[in-house]
Formats: sequence, structure tokens, C-alpha cells
Amino acid sequence: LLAGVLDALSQGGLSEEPVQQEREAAASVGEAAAAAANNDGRAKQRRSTTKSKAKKKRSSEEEGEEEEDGWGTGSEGSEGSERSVVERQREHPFIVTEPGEVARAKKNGLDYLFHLYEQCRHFLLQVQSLAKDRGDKCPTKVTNQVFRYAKKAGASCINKPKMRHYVHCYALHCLDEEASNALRRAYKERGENVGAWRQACYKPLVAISARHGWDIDAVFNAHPRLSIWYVPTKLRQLCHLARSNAATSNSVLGATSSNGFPPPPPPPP
Amino acid sequence: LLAGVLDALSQGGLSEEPVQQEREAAASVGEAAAAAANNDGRAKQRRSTTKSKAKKKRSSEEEGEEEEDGWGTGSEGSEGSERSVVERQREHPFIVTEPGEVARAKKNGLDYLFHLYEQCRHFLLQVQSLAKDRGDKCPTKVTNQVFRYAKKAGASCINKPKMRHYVHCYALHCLDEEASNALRRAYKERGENVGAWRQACYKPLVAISARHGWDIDAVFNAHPRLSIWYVPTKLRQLCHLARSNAATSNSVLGATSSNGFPPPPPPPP
DNA sequence: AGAAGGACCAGTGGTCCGTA
DNA sequence: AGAAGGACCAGTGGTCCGTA
Repeated sequence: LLAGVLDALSQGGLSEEPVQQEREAAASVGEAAAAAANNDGRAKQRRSTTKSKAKKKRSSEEEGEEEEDGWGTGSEGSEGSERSVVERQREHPFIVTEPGEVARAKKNGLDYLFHLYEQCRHFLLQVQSLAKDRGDKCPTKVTNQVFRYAKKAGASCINKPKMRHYVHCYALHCLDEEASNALRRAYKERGENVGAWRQACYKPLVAISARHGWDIDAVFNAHPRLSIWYVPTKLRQLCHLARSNAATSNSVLGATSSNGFPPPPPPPP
Repeated sequence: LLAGVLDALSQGGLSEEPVQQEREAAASVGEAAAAAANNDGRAKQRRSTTKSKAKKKRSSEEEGEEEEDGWGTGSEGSEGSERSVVERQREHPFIVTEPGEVARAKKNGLDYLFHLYEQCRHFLLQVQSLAKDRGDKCPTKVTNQVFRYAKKAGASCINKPKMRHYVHCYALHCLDEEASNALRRAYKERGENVGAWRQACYKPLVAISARHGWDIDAVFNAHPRLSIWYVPTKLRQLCHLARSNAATSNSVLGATSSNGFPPPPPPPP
């Protein structure tokens, strides 16, 4: 539904290019597999930290409607005067937006954030399909390989640290869209920044895990869109901690669990 | 059934010790997790290749019925005269034995080999149980962590290269014990060595995968004891190759698959 | 100050090859 | 020669911290 539109918009003004790039990405996945099969992997090379990594300018010539279409990728520095010598470009930072709200003024909204997760899923599906054709091991999660594939396919807006950073926010969006929407509206209204909203996403997730015997892995795995993401360490820890606390107060009160699951034994100290 | 007996026998003359060692192994799993959580992991240290790794002699004093109980672990060098200065000790090599046959003369039989896979499963179950208690990520396969745990628990007969080397042999044993037993008898009768028998185990597995749409991963995952083992690279490649060949001859003959699965498209060249 | 992401690092899957 | 397994290595999951 909406996702299709977003797909088109988020590509900026790049027309057909992505298709060709995906073909190249597929090819390079093959190269990597071949190199791994043989014993070629020579030449290590680490640490290059050359600050002037002169991102070569894209060759797309039409810049007519670029910028201010609401899904700015921040990829081209056409503002000001070419910037001072090809400066390092980043994605616009996120702001807390309501569902359906389009972020302006060099910001990205949360619908766009969640859309990136769908894109990753799309890339995983392609990597899986390739792996099956080649008889390679088939990833079930969004792995480094998938991020590499996404990058080669031209999705420069996707990177591992960002996606891992907001996984639990996306999880809430998947598991309880009502609650997620309500939280977004509340935090927008209060003028909170993205970091505060992100922190607030943990609590309802811990509550959901509680209703499923505190098994956050099971919660993730039971959801088709969420099961491809690793459970973030901090979320797992919060669920574990909450379980311990619940078990303690249960035993103190002599109460029995009322969530349909037996209260687990408190973990050893 | 038999496994219980084997468990006892394979421990040689070590009485209660294993229990204590498992407790220590559990503790050290915790240490590792803690170290990972913090940012301590200093001190790398690589390459120690000191040839005289002087395995410190175990402190178990009873050596009465050691050696020649049919499950020799080859762990203690009590033969000859203490060997020439603490020599490097290894497990006895495997020979092809019939089901139920006990290997003698410093050899191990194939029942013992398969028993080691059951032991690994046992260790995985313990690691999983610990992980759940601690709220850690829970492995679904026999990982490095499990091999490390096994070693700390005193199972010096288990190591990764060996277990990976024979996985597909164990797979055949799990998936078609009749065929596995027949193969063992045939190769024993012909006086073949372990390497030849090991090679021969691939073919029936490829045939099994063919009956399941060439999906060897699915075959492994459908079996509860096998699903905890990674599919060996070579087996996966053989299945893929056989699928390609089958698809080619199918299309040449204009024939339709008769295995209940649609013939897959031949992989791109 | 708040945030995006290049780059790092400890530990993984995989198996070679010096050893016995 | 045939075989067991210590030790290595490329690429992983995870996230810090120099950057903008």
C-alpha cells in the first residue's frame, strides 16, 4: 500500500539505476562466495582513516525536483555553494513525527525510519533467493552480508549501526502499532527528541514480553517481519531484569502469576 | 537406552569429577559473558606454538581398570614406560566397526563416534539452559561456545575439527540407520579405512535430499538430533551439484520429476 | 547539546596443515 | 600411508567514539 509510494519517493531522482546496481550487487555476492571457497583471500589492509574520502559525485544529471520532497536522503550537497570541497555527507537526523507526517527542513520522519526496515527485509529476501540458487548457506536474519548487498545495490541510506540502533522501535511498531502511534504522538506533542522517544520504546516491549513468559526471542520470532532481526542486547537485558524483579515480588507476596505462564524461578545470584 | 551405558564407559575411570567440572565450566561461561558485557577484553596474545605443552597429569589416583575397556579415550599414557617425556597424546583413531562392535587395540569404533555427537547435544542443552537463566542469547546449534564448555567440563575427547569432519556420517546414522548400518558392514567387510567409509556416506545423503526437493537444510532441521548441527559445506555442495545435474537431464529428456517435488530451475551459469 | 555511521574488536565458523 | 586436532584466518555481530 503506502510502502510502494515510499519506495519510489525514497529513491530521490535516480530513475532506473537501482535495478542495474542490484544486478551488480548480486554479481559481487558471487565473487565473495567464490573467493571464500578458494583460498585467495590475500591482502588484509586495515585502518585507512583518510579523512578526505571524496565521495565521487553521482552522475545523475536531473536535479530539478530534488530536495524538499519530504524524504530527503541528504545524499547530494546542492545547498549553499557546492559545500567546501566535497564534505562528508550524512543522512538527515530523525525527528519524532506522527504517523503519516512528513518531516521537513532537513529532517527525516519515523515513517521513513520504519520504511528502511522494510527495505532491509527486501534486500534479505534477494540475498536469500540468490543463496538458494547458488546452493550457498541461506541467512535467516539481516546479517553483514545483507548490509553489504544493500550498499552495493545503491541503498546508501542503510547502514548497520543505524538499523541496530532503532530495531526495538521498529519492533514496537510491528507488535503493537496502536501503542507505537500513541507514543509517537505523545513524544511529538511534548517536543521530545528522538533519543527520548527511542528510550521510551523499551517499556511497552518489556510489557509485551511479560505476557509471553518473558521470552522476547519468542516474541520476535513469532512475527514474520520482526523475526529477521536480532533481538537487541539492551532489550534482552531489560526483559531479563524485569523478569527477575517480577519473580522476586511474586515470591515475596506469595502470589501466583496471573499472566497464564508459571512464574520462572529467579535466576541464580 | 544404550547411550546411558556408553556415557558411563566413555568417562574412563574418572568417577565423580565430571560433575564438578561442569560446575566450573558453567561458571567460566558466566565470566566470559561478563567480560564481553564490560569492555575489559584486553590482552590479545596469539601464536604460542610451544611444542612442549606439558599436559598436566590428572590427579585421579585410581588407575585400576584403565585401558582395554573398549572405549579407550587414549588420555593417559600408562603404556610402555611413561612415554618419552610427556608426549602429545591423542585419541585413538577410528576404524570401521559394525553396529555394536567394540574396537580393540588402540582404536575407537563408530558407535563411540556417534556417541560423541550425543554428548555434544547434551552439552548444548546445558549451555542453552544456562543462557536462558542468565537472559543471554541462546544458541540453537553446536557453536564454539559449546565446544569450549565441553572442554572445560572435562570432555577432552571432543573437539571442533573432529566433530565437523564426521557430521555427515552422523547425519546418515540419524536419518536412515538401516542404510548407515549396512554401509558400515559393507566397508568393514571390504577392509576399507575410515576415510573411505566417510566418503561413502555422502551419496545416500544426497539421495535423501533429492527426495526432499534437494533441500538438505530442511532435511537437517526436520530431525531433532540433527538440527543442532551445521550442514557441512561439502555435503551442501554435493546436493547442489546433483540438483543441477538432475535438472539438466530432466530438461534434456523432457521428463517430469517423479519425486513429488517440481524440478527446480537449473541455477544460472 | 543530539545524532549518524566509519571503523574497530572479540569471539565465530570453517578447515588447513604441521604433527604423531 | 591415514588420521587427529591445534591453530589459523576471513568475515560476523556488536557498538564505540571521532565526526559533523
